[in-house]
Amino acid sequence: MKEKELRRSLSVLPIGTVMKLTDLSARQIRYYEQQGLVIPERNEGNRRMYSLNNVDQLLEIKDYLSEGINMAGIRHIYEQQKEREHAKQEQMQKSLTDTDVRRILREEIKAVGGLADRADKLSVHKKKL
DNA sequence: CTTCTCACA
DNA sequence: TGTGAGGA
Repeated sequence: MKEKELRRSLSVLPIGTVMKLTDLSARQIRYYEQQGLVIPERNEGNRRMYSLNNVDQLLEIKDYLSEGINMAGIRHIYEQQKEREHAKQEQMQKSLTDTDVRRILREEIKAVGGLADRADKLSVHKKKL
């Protein structure tokens, strides 16, 4: 299920195709790039090459604009999304830490079980893990 | 022919 | 945001 995302990330569309797909002018597409939104890759000839994900981003921006949101507003939405992703990454690290703690506890109980075996005590710990 | 950057009667 | 110039 990851090959699909990889393909959507491939930058193979020239600005002309993106214009038709998004119904946006080249001026607008380039302007949004200057504003830090939807930055395409550049080919060997300095030509902008967009991915399907880029097109989706452009379409999303287009929607926000149609809903009466200006560039500044869209920038705020962008910043908020970055903060959310940053927060998620921190939670991921905490989750990994918890996993490590569980692994360590499991090994401890396993070791204890090898020496003395109070079935009741072990079962209680196993439930928590 | 398509796209790029820059600038504005 | 549109448009035209001048180059690639």
